[in-house]
Amino acid sequence: MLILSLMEHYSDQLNGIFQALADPTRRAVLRQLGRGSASIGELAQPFAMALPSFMKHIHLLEHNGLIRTRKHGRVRTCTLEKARLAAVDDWLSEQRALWEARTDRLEQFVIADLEKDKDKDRNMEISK
Amino acid sequence: MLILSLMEHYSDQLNGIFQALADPTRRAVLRQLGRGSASIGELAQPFAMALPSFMKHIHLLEHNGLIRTRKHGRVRTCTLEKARLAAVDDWLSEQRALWEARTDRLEQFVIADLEKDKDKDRNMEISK
DNA sequence: TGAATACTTAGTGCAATGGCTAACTAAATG
DNA sequence: CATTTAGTTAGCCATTGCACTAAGTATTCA
Repeated sequence: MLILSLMEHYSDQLNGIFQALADPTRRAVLRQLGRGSASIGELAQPFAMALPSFMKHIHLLEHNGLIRTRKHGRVRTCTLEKARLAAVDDWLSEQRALWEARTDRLEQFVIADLEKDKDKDRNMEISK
Repeated sequence: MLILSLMEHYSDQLNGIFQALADPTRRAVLRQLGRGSASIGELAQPFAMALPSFMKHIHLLEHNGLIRTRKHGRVRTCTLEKARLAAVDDWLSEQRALWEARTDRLEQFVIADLEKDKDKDRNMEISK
């Protein structure tokens, strides 16, 4: 039953997880948390944005299960939820399994599209 | 020089790739293309949305390098760009490398500390 | 050549995203 | 007890995302 409901929402979870990973600020937070737990203030320090803006990223990460947080006094500590990225891993594996199951088919060349990079990162400057 | 510019835009590329993967329609397209190349019409057929809407997904996938397309006559054929997902793989590996590098007692200390406060603090919301 | 096919372009609408400020609460600290 | 510190809440705003319809283009077919 539990497993069923997990399977049922597998895709929804991937939506949220990939969405969460699609932002450089949030990836940077995950990266930092990979080195160990940290408070909101510590995590926010490298970023130029206002704290409430930063908090939204934290909430989104927590909401999608990529981190856990706990408040101790007036300090909220964030911890990486390592197991969560397994969903990404699983998706990648599944995807690869699909195309690797196909025995060699004729793959044709297409001239690579030399699209120029568009919008640079908006507010990714590291302050201080 | 080429490598440098690639490195420089690594983060931008991840933004786009993760964003592209954050949509179930687009993941379904990639999944289908994993079974082999297909035309726009073939790919669109399972979806309830209007064709121009579907096309936007295709364009986004192509723009982010996850697929390539080529037009023959009036038919546009889409092909999976398998190598593109390596960026996701790389990011995952890098992320894991970070946290696996610290399996020392510092991590244990933090965990123990969190466990210790479990009873006092009920403010931690895990709500989904 | 006229009609059907397979996209393609253009423009609309609404919700979600990601930034901001101002003002607030609660927990240290002097 | 007043002040600083660390988040938090509320609300605003510009941009982006993703759906739609209507109409256009370019092949292919009868």
